[in-house]
Amino acid sequence: MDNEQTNDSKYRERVYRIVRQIPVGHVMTYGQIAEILGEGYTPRTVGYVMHGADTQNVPWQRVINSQGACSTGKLTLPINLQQKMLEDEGIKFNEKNRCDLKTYLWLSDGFRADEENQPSLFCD
DNA sequence: AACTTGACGAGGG
DNA sequence: CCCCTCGCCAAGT
Repeated sequence: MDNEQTNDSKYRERVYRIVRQIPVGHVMTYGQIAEILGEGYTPRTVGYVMHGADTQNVPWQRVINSQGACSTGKLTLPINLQQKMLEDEGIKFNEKNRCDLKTYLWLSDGFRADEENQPSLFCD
């Protein structure tokens, strides 16, 4: 069997593994996820990975930018689909389409990014 | 192999 | 608070 596919997607899997831990009604930012994963990851690459996310198996809508807004820009998807989905989860957005990260940001106290590489960087 | 493109983010003005 | 610039790094051309 070709496990090359598995190997290639490992980079992305680390991101998805975290995203799947975000509870309904909460969000994480691209930068936050990049910081947790550490070397090799940046907010931009996390965004790139999320762009290719399997929308069926990953709660992609729960990853937003550091301003508390949806960065979906010009996707093939409707511009406000992400925000709408989050509103359905109970998240409130203001007139500038931004939500309060103080309220909704998930601090990921107990997540496991990778069993062999446990991050030591938590928000105390 | 070189250059461009992003679902980003911090910092300066 | 808004706008611009630059750094970041995987992927696509």
